[in-house]
Amino acid sequence: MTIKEIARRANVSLGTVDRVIHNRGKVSKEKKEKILKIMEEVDYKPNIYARGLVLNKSYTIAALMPEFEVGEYWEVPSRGVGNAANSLSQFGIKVKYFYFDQNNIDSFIKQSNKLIESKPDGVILAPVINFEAVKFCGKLRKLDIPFSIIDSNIENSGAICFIGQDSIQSGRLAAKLLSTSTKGRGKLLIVSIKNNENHNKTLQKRIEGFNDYLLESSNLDDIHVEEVIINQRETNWKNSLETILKKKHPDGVYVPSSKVHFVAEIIKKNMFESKLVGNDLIKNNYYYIESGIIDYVIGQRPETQGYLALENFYKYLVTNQKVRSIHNLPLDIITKENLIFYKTNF
Amino acid sequence: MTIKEIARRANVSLGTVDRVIHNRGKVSKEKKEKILKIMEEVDYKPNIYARGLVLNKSYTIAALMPEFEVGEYWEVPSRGVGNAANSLSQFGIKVKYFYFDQNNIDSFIKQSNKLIESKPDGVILAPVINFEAVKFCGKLRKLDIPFSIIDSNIENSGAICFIGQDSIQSGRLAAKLLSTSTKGRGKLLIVSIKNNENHNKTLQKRIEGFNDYLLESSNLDDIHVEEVIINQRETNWKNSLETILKKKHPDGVYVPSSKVHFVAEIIKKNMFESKLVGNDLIKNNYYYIESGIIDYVIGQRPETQGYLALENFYKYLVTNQKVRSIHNLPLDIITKENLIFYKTNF
DNA sequence: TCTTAAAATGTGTACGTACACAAAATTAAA
DNA sequence: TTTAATTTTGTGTACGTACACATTTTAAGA
Repeated sequence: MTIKEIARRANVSLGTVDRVIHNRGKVSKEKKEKILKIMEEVDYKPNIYARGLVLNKSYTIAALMPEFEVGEYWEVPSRGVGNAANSLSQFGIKVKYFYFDQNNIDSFIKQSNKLIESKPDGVILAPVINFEAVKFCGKLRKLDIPFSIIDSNIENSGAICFIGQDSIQSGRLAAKLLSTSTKGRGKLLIVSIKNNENHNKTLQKRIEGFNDYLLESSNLDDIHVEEVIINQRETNWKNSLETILKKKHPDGVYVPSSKVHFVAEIIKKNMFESKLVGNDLIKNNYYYIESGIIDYVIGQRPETQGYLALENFYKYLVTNQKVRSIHNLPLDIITKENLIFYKTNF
Repeated sequence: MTIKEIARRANVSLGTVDRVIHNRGKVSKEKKEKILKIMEEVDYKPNIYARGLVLNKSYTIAALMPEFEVGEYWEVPSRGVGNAANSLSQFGIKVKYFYFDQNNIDSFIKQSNKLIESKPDGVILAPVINFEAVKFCGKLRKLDIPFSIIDSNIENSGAICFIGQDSIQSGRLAAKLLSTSTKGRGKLLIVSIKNNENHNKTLQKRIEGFNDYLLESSNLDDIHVEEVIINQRETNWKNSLETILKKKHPDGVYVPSSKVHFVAEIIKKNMFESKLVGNDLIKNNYYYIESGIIDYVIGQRPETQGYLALENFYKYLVTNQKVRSIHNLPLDIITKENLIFYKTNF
């Protein structure tokens, strides 16, 4: 079903139908209604090939996210964006990366300014430095540049969509897995490993969910929870962590971030019997899951997050489809036995 | 970079470049080489819009899979195929379903013949009746109709791809989850619910994996496993199942199929304390997971299986891309706390 | 009624590719 | 050398849409 055929049926020219389709006005009421009715009846869908051919636009999407070392978390969403860029290149979608140091506000500001200078058609933002990210969203709104947010959300940011995870539920799930593994009793330790003073929303929410679950679940008396905070900027932080673990001798440890491998390293070295639950299947964690030192990690499909973020821009800019405004990805439970299926290219 | 531009640079006409691109011959050696060299240099990629517009082909893919009631397993892959059909319709991909009764070989034969008569451009096959499916693959090969297999594989079938799961690993994972839930000890029961005499490969492999895991894991002495087979064709099979569960009083039950809800129903009714692990997040299981009667189900993304099966045909037929020959989807661990994220439209 | 402006409608071209067909160049045969 | 056959090369059209521009119709004003 083509514009031509609709024009024929409505006894008008192509141009008139075209004006109706694009709402360009300058069409009499009666003809407009007639055309709309026919379009409805035949369920007209524009030929995307013809449309793509004639429009032949190309879009540059800028991705503003933390820089990373190989094996660290942000490598994965970044790769997801890259994969999407690859498969969408034929549709004229291009990506430009702007990496910032997540422990350095100036770096964020500098990169975000560079980004704006490059005048992208869209922005993918990882708001790990929350306060600055909020300001940046304001700038984008003023410039009328559409943007999407990945990882952790900013309320009322004006983004076309958010793609991330439900962090509270992630913490709850961790609590369930860890308490089941310790047979519903014993001493649990939450280890927060930070390398800056920033208020980390994700970490906080996960811990909140973790504690909530334990409070709500029945046999509270048998379980004791304690939290320790490790600052990676301190020299010898690894040693202090080791000392703490030796002293506390917990039955289960929860690390509410991808940095669980640091704890796994210590557990392995000292041959502790502790059960261990953390987040994210990154390269640094892989071996420890495989060997059973990390019992479970909770994954949130970071690669898919990156992929969807770009794909959504394709939908939004190229095909003019509506995009889901919030997309919480599944919390995958990853353990020795299903590890292999979640492995992507490290 | 267009054909026109290549033609200009090579000092030939569009037609000559076209012949080189499509290997239609009738081009002198020197010109051919010159054109190929230029194409290489500029990394020519055809404009998919223009190509799609001019080709404007449409492909009909036939899906041969078991019929189902609402809430049963095969509803989900079927919906996945439908979703893909929806988003690929603009690329000229259409689907025609042929449903058969998986307990009736004649039904399979009848439907497969109807399918062949419809002369599809590709076939998606669910080989639940293994022996007949093998014969059917032979027919498709002779007719040169490309086909893909979902759910369980047929070795050397000639399919362009297989999309399914690793059933042995699924069983192993179930064993881990169930034994962890029963604190590593007690009496475990495997309940196989069948409604035909067919040799069900998937079921068998899952049980194999389940037993293997328990044999390999350390504290074997504390765990005892038994298997019971329930035939749904017997009248009062539900009552017999209930009687068995009452008599055996297992600490954990593994149902290596989506029919775990039948056991859940009995456990709920009798308020047993049994831990329960099964397969597949289908509608019939949802409530029991939500209320914690089923502790874990292992999902294998059946909707994605269906989706990928069709999408692969798009890649194969429309874009001429290579497709992965084996695609084992992740074994998702689904439990009360992450249930919501795996829920699709029931 | 005539003129003019505004609104409505129609027409033509471009996008890049595939393919049928026409034309030119080359080779073979007489 | 001329003619025919064959190979090589070039041209034209279609695909369905978007958009600029041309033309026609209608309404408003004198």
